[in-house]
Amino acid sequence: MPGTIRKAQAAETEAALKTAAVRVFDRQGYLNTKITDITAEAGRSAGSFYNHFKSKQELLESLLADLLEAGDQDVLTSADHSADLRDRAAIRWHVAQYWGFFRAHRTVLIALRQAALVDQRFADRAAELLEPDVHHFADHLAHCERPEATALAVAGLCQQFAHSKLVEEQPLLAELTDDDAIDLLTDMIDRGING
Amino acid sequence: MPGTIRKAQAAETEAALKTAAVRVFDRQGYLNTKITDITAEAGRSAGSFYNHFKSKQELLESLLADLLEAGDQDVLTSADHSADLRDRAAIRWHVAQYWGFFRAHRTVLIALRQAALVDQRFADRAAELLEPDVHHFADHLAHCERPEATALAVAGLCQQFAHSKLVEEQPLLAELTDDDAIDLLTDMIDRGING
DNA sequence: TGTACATCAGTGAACGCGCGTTCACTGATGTAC
DNA sequence: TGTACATCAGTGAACGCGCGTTCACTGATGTAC
Repeated sequence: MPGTIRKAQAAETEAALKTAAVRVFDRQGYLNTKITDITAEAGRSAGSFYNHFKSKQELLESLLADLLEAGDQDVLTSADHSADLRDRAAIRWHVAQYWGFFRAHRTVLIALRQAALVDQRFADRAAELLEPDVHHFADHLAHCERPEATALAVAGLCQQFAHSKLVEEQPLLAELTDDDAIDLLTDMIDRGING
Repeated sequence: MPGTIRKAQAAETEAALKTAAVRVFDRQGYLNTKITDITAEAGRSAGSFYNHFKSKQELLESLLADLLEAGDQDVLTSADHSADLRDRAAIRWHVAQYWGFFRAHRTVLIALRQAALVDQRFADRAAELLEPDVHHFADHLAHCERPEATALAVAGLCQQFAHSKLVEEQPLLAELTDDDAIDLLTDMIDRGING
């Protein structure tokens, strides 16, 4: 195949920049990361970056696109689930699903949150990202009053708790396994919405 | 009184810089704010800033100190409260207390969160700030299992929800009054921990 | 298949913008006598 | 009370660092004949 080596090489560099970016974001945070930190981590020159991305923001958008694709995959491969949140098992399934997603993509999710603080475009993106889940959840909550507000509170609870455990690594939660955490959230939500 | 005019003048400028900073933080966020944005808002020269603060961080620390003092005041002036969180009214009192504090000091609290992303010192400070409340709450939860983890989850729930409502101004929560929000949180917590 | 030219990914030194920070200066306030 | 000097808050132009971004260059890959 003609003209294939160059494309492969370019793709490889682009991928290297992306995985390097994730490592660096994980280590020092998105906002504290310079473009040259990324290229250094990837073992490329500074100028090379601009063959692939216009800016750090655009690289993050690219990572975000990958993440959304992965999210869709997860949903497709997962068995379809009980939609009745009056059932504790159904709640646990949702919580576990979210927990796994957060754990797998923590670095990019945090980078997105950081970017949202400084850049309105990412704030909107982050809100869009959360919205389908909240609505999906709100639909399942039709039986209780104020479903949207409750769904938002529940989503916030999960997000915040996952952040405490998986990002801040709160000493108070050191004893807690992932399953414990999921159970705790499930109990709170189950009781909180079903009484 | 000799030497009083100069001190008064300096104190006035310092106060002007602080209130200007809060206005600017509120408008464009802590991380997006330049020192000259603050001095311009205060109607002073750039150089004047350094007569009062070594850096933007130090100004924020000063605002934080004020906030903690105000928080202590609030606690002192408030009637002592029921410590038994099996009582719904006691929960509501705590939630309302937190809600009021968050509303009053939202700008500084958010600035602190933003600073924590970029500066480890502020991350530690923010954690310290939250900790007494979490412990206080955990003490009240001695009757249920994993009190610390539950307290942290509850604190996170309140913080996140207050953020959605009072900072992001989530459209989904537009219909909700403050009292509604406090009731909703109270219900979730009451059922969540008392079953 | 071989040769000559074109294109492209990658390089890294250099450029320049933005912004934090400094500093010589001004005028008002304070002090000494 | 008045005068002469010291001190201090405030000023804003200028300096310089850090870092994003560019660009002339290299060598490898692709294309044309």
